[in-house]
Amino acid sequence: MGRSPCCEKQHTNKGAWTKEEDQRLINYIQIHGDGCWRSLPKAAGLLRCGKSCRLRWINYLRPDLKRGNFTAEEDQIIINLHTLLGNKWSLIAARLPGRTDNEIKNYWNTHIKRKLYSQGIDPQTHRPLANNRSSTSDFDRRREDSNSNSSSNSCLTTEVEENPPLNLNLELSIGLHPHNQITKNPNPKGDDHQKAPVLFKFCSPQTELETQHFSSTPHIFRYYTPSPS
DNA sequence: AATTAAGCCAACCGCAAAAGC
DNA sequence: GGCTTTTGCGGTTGGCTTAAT
Repeated sequence: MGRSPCCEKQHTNKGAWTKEEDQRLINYIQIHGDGCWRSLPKAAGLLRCGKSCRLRWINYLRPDLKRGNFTAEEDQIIINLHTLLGNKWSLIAARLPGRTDNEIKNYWNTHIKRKLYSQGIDPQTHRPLANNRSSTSDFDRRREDSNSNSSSNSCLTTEVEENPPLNLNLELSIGLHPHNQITKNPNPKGDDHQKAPVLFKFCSPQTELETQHFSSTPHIFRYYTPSPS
């Protein structure tokens, strides 16, 4: 009963990928496209589980990855989107071509959080901090984050409950970045970019601020409409 | 030079949703 | 309709690198 493991763990490698493994994966995907991750390792001659292959490809080997430092504009986009979406890294990544959800998540946790703290802003709620926090080490942040209720969407749920929403609503159309188009993808599944855009609707106390950001970055959001107050 | 602390990021894990049968 | 399998996401961890002492 229950789910079977995604792979036979006793026969799979773990840990860092070797150059040879990378090359095998690249070669296979260049020929066959990505997808079918379950069967890919065997077909590609890799002693890895499918999940591991998928992660390696998406986060590291994909040829359309930008890599390198985040720009100030990207910083601001991430902050704006996080204000709206919370820890929906895949959705945020979908708006940042060449960036992966993992990369953005790491960048958020290591850079942006600290930046916001230093500005007296709570990175989860995007509201001013009640008390200044002094401990910002990796360890402390991990511990505090795990101890806190860490609702990934606190700005969309908990905050709304604790702080009655203002009468400003925002609708946001999330178009998805077609990062998979780089390969001929025979996989009918997992093509997020082929789905119809998802419409998010919620209230935000910072709508006024967000509206300014949006109007200054129209290429990020296809459309937004403040609802009538 | 050695040790410790902090920063960073690739990779793993568990879960939920979607898809397939 | 229900069960199983597969995929994708978000949280977390391990280990490497760099900075500080």
